[in-house]
Amino acid sequence: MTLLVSPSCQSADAPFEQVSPEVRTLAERVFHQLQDAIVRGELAPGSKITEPGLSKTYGISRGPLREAMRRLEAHRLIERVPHVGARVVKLSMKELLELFDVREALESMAARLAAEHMSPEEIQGLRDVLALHEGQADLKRGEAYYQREGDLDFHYRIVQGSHNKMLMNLLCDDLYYLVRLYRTQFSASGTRPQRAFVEHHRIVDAIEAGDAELAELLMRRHVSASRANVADRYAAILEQQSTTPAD
Amino acid sequence: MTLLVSPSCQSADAPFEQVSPEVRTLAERVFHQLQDAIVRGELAPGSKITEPGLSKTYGISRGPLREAMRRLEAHRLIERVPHVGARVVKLSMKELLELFDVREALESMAARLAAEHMSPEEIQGLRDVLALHEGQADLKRGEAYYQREGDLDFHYRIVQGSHNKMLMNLLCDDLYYLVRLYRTQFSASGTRPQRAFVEHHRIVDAIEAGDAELAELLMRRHVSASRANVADRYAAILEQQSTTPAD
DNA sequence: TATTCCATAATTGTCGACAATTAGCCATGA
DNA sequence: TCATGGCTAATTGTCGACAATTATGGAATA
Repeated sequence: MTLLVSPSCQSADAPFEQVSPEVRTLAERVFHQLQDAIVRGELAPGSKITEPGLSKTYGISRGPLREAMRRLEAHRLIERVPHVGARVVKLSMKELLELFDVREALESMAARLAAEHMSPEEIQGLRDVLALHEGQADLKRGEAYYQREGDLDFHYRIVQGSHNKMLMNLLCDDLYYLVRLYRTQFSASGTRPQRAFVEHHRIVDAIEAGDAELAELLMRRHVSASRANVADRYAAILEQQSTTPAD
Repeated sequence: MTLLVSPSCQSADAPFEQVSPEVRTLAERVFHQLQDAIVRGELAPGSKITEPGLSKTYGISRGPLREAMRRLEAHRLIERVPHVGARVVKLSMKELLELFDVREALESMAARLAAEHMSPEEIQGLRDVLALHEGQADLKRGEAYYQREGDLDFHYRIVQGSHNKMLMNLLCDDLYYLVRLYRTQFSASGTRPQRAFVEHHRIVDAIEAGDAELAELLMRRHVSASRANVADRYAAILEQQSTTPAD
């Protein structure tokens, strides 16, 4: 099962000749493998990862493995302490809310630029994604997996439409992996899909109309609402836990 | 000569026991050395860097060196091609303007959060920095170096005042190094210092007043004006070159 | 019993050597 | 003269081994 989301916001419908963009070296391959394993929760957040262990698991020596781990560290997916070891990053709720603030800033900028620079073909692709998601949401309600990845796919295309490589790198190479990590870590189930759909449509409308200011505002509200939703759900969980302390 | 700017937006007046935050391993040390050398222009933008060469220059083996290079690659200071080699990144004007767009988004958010969360002590420290810079600007006009680093110091403190670690990491660990690289690469001389000072003061006023919206707006304009200034200067240079093609 | 100290084991950091791939160069041919 | 082919050298990718540091466990002592 391959994910729709692709590194560096490459167009999902581009014909891939090789399976993955950079698998010519062991270090690159194991980097992507580890990145995937972390994001999908196969490596538990906070768990310690040891070099001999991974070396044996992936069948490579520690040299390229350490290079891959350096990259994971720079992407904030693992945390290292010299002479001690590395652990899979564990997002706290505080850090998650921080992540939403950063997304609000960057993605609203992306929406503004997308309204200015997106081509008709790109906009059509965006609409196709929305149509696909609506159909899926109608057919299998509650099965949030596709919707969730689809949500990121929507945001991916907006960022891609900004035609700003630096934005694409920051969001697609760094932050969106943290978003996915959060979704597995907190097992975030269906998050207000119907309302999100409406917001997505309005954003696309603004982009199609070339209304940069409106697109920026709507995206800012969209991410902000998502953040508020997460914060509310978390507060509710805390409330429930304090009400029924016994498990 | 040590820089005021410090990794991860650590408080500049914090008493450093060790010279640098992470020098316990060779890979860490050479990473910071290379980072500094690139940002200061000692390694020319676009120049090829070879592992045996650096290995001999810094007196270490290729193992830790490659780990340091992986980190530099993740921070976008060098670019690697498998089996070919690595080059120091060379910012184009397009990428520089992209960088300004990202800064505008992130730093305006930082100013907003700073207005909400900055402590009186932090605000006082911010004012001290401004006073210091004004005195320097009065005394040695034209010597832009201190002003330039001082400008980043100001922005550092705003970001630090946001109390958002993710923002701090993105801006201080990644983008600000690219900003400094640009300043050496384009040998950006004094950039409208007097106007920038006024803008800085107004931003601090807004932060002190707790006016988050205003602080955000002013910072957005400040970065945007800086971007426009760079774009104008670049256009002027192009104009001049086309007028007098012969060197 | 709790605490400190030390010895052992495991993990991380570093190095040098070998294999694989690429770039450059020269010769050959049209 | 230009294109093409292969050969050589250099660089990158990978591996295993050794050194340095840290974690763990038990023994000795207050």
